[in-house]
Amino acid sequence: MSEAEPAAVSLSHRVPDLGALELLIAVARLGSLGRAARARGISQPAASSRIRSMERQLGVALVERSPRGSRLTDAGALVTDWARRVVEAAEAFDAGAQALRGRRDSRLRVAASMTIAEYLLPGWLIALRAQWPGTAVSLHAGNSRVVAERLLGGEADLGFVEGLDVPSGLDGAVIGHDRLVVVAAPSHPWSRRRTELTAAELAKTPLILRERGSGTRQVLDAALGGHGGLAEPLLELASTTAVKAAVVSEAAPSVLSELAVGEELTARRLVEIPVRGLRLGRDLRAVWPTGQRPVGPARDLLGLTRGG
Amino acid sequence: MSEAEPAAVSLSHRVPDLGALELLIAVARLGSLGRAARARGISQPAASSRIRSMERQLGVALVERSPRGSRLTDAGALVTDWARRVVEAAEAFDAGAQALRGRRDSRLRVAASMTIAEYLLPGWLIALRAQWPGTAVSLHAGNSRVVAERLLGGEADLGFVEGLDVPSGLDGAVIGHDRLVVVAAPSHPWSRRRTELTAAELAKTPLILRERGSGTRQVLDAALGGHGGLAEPLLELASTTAVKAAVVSEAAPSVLSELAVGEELTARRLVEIPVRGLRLGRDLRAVWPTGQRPVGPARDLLGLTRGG
DNA sequence: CCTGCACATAACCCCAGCTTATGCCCTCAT
DNA sequence: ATGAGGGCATAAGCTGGGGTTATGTGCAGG
Repeated sequence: MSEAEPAAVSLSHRVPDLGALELLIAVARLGSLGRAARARGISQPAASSRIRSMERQLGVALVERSPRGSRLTDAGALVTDWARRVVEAAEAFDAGAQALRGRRDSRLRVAASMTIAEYLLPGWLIALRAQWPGTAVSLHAGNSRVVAERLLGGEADLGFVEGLDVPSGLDGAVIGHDRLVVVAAPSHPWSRRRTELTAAELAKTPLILRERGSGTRQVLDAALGGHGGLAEPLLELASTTAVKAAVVSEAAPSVLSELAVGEELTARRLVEIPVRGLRLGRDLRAVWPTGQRPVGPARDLLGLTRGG
Repeated sequence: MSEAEPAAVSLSHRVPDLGALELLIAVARLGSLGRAARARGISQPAASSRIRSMERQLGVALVERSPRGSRLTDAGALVTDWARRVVEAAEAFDAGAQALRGRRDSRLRVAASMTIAEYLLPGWLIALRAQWPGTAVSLHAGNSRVVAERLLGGEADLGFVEGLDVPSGLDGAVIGHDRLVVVAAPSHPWSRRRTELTAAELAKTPLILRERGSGTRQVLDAALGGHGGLAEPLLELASTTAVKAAVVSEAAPSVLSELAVGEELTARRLVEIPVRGLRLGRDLRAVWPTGQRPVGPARDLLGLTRGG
């Protein structure tokens, strides 16, 4: 079959939906379709048919059925592992989305910078829910100024900002660190350099970057100002994901937040290129109105982020 | 773990399905519901209604509609970022599943250890597809012995194994490194130690571990053999995901593959605890039958994994 | 041998999501 | 000013995937 490449049918037609993946994970854990069905609140035939159609869709036998129960096949174990990662991402999505809904009765109102809201908050919220179930959290994302306004206006109980200083009127505690890193594909010449890159070299190399106006772009512009300024980008893209994909395939480097490329670095899909004498770090801070140390749920969340 | 599954209606009821997430991402990129609809091969009303029902489901306005097009709201931008991560996980799932299907006409037949198949291969396959589209890959997962058998039996073109030595009859190249790391929740006392942990201390501490027989468990057992052997685990769980969750909440440490906890470490949901004088590293190797250097698609894939 | 458990099959129902057809609104060029 | 066009919404109707209940089959163990 000659799978025409442009309209390469969407993922949703080739990947089972979340319900099916959750069911598969339940089967893995419980060792029987029937028990998994009960755990997920559906009938046994529904589970049976769901798993079967998943096997048909993937073209792989996932579970070995027997009159004593069901075990995963080798392929099934692998598929289940991959499924868990999809479900984890979905859980993060859910945690974030629930917070965005911003119900009035939230016990904890958080205001956070975009980077923190995007990469870190969902994980914190999941941990918070695990540890103190029933804590309704609402989230508002915005830049440092907005975060400060909401805290001082009593519209938020706890804030998170990245940057060099704490907005006036607020107290804060450093809870982590973000750092822009120069990354390239493993096949790029820079990945094999023995000598460190210099800031000047970096400045004069056309990079793949997010479009002007993005936070990381601004930081980078400022940091390289003293080294002749940033060269004209080779490519400007709208999303970080697009940039990462382009770095892998276009064989040009980029500069991205460590938080955005952590996974790619550990999997060596991307390689970090050290740059001599360039400091592109930013502290991540929790902040609150001066004098008003967080209490209750705010204190709980703060604890999760820094090991309280 | 008693896991009392509090009927918290499944994720699939709270998270839009993949089709909807892909559509949202298309809207973000193209700036109009109609264009996004066309890009995804559905009609404009379908897209309109899909987005609308997603907004209803999440309880958040995602796009700002105007007679000139549609832009994301602030919340929409955040949701889209989270959606991208779900879709990325789904892409990895898809890439892996397609390879598992193991079509006979595959141009590249890979045999890999479980750890590599689980964490690294999907990413490589995505990159491979991006760079050389149309390379059909088939995957078989098994331990080192199985990988060697398949290579020597001509049933696989390229293998990947982890471990200290190269199986006899095979040549290999180191393509990466895996390392078991001791991890604890940020709130755990070990996270604030000023002095390094000793292997003996680690050995006598009850840990949260995967069940006996798992690969990482075996390596750990062996490494601590000289330090009095491993203490009785505090908890034995079936999946790595379950272990990670327990470490965060149960406040006991664990030892896991760096590949499994990379993301948690960069997000500081978990903290790595250095241990004095304990080497828990394993090389990751690509392998092939002695003398038969990989050519064609196998060489392409090999290049991706090590920067050829 | 019968009971219990686990999975499969069958018949039916419902609704999410798709399509086509059409209408409204705004902008821009004639 | 006006008509054309792009963009979103509404309406009506179809389809299929996923759900349910009821029932059948196969194997282990008291």
